[in-house]
Amino acid sequence: MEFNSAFPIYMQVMVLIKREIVAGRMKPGEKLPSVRDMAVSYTINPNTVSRVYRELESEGVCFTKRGMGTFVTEDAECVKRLRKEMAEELVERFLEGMDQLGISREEAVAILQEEIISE
Amino acid sequence: MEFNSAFPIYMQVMVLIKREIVAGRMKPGEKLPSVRDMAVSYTINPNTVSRVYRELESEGVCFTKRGMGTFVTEDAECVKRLRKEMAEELVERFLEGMDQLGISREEAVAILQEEIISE
Amino acid sequence: MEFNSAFPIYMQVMVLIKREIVAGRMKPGEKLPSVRDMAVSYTINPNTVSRVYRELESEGVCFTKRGMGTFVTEDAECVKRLRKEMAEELVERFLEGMDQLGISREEAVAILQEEIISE
Amino acid sequence: MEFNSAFPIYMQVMVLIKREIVAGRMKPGEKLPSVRDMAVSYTINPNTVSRVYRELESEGVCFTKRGMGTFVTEDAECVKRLRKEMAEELVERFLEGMDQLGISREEAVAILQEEIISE
DNA sequence: GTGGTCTAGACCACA
DNA sequence: GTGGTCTAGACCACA
Repeated sequence: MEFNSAFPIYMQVMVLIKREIVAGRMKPGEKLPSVRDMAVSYTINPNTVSRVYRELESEGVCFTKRGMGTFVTEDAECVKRLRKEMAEELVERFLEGMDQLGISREEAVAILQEEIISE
Repeated sequence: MEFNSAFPIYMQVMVLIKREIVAGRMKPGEKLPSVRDMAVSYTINPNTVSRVYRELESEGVCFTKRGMGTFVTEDAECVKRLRKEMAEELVERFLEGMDQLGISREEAVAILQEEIISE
Repeated sequence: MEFNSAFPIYMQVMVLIKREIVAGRMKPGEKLPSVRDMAVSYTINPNTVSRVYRELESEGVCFTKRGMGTFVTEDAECVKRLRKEMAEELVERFLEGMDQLGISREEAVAILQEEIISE
Repeated sequence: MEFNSAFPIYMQVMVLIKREIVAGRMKPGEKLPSVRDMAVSYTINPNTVSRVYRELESEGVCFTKRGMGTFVTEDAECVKRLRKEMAEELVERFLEGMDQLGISREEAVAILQEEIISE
């Protein structure tokens, strides 16, 4: 696993975890690996993992039980919202890119569908 | 203008110029700014711009007339190809991102269209 | 080693290296000297050697392993093609020269064979 | 007409004139253009043309009649010798190039003949 | 140690 | 004025 040095590592790890949650590979209420394990598996500093968990908590995506660990939120609505938010960010980035190429929304959709069909 | 340190500056400038061409903001046969002017406007070294022009030429996107300057290709087909290539790269990145969220092609398209309508 | 000022040094070095490869004095997969060593042995700037390696790579004659060095292609077909290409260039230059002397293809071959026999 | 700055212009012009003679486009005894005309047609300095004529004379290829101009030698043998000499130089350069590619005399001839056939 | 990139600054050919 | 090449020297990522 390599990180893009242009963005803080903690943000990149946050995105990785959010993807796991949104994709359902991590279920609501499920326990996240310990800070220590997480640090090992990503070969990053435990302090960085702590920050990730803290930020995820402040976003409501996770919660921490003192002495028990950090868990995925049990609020299904929250996961749904997160999913929508992340998907919309991708859409935005996609449309922005197409804009920069001078490609209209309609054509962007057409190109996308064509690409999907040809797969 | 600031550059992302994760990618070589010359590549980033290449993309910027290609976008101008694909979007038609730079017409076929049009003269690009001189190496020196380009260097000033992006506050980078003229050598770096030289490399950009050389690479664009090797991709067939531009051509150089010795002592006259560097110009956008007059080959409309080439511009079309470039446009398609760059659009497909965006599509790919979009679908890959959706994949990572566990979102199917169909839903990806649906989310995209919903987003467009709501604008 | 001195270079002909009529041609860019980087091109001349490219030719020298290609000859080594075509003649089999550098084997497929063999490591080329490091950029720095090459620069010293030709008394040119490392940047110029870098350009040589980059161009050879873009021609498929060499490939680079990040942090490991630059190597002769392992593709024997590519070497064969290169050999043919370089030989044909010599033939062309030879026939062109003979043309300029008003010497026919047949006589050109005859003179060549005579020269070889007399060696 | 451009000259290769790597060699003295007078030598390059000498070769051009010798080619004319060897190819029979300038006949034995024929008058060469005046120094002045030659200088104009090649856009070089008349002094350079003078030197060319002087050197050609010292090689026996031309001769000068005071007040009349410079002429191609009338000695057919001399022209023949020149022709042979120039052809052999081409042969030598050809074989030397092939040597550098590690290509034998036999194969060099084979490649040459193949190229001729395919024309 | 390996190649890759970049800047600064120079000189060149061509127009 | 135009791009092309080259040197000197620095810093970077990867191994």
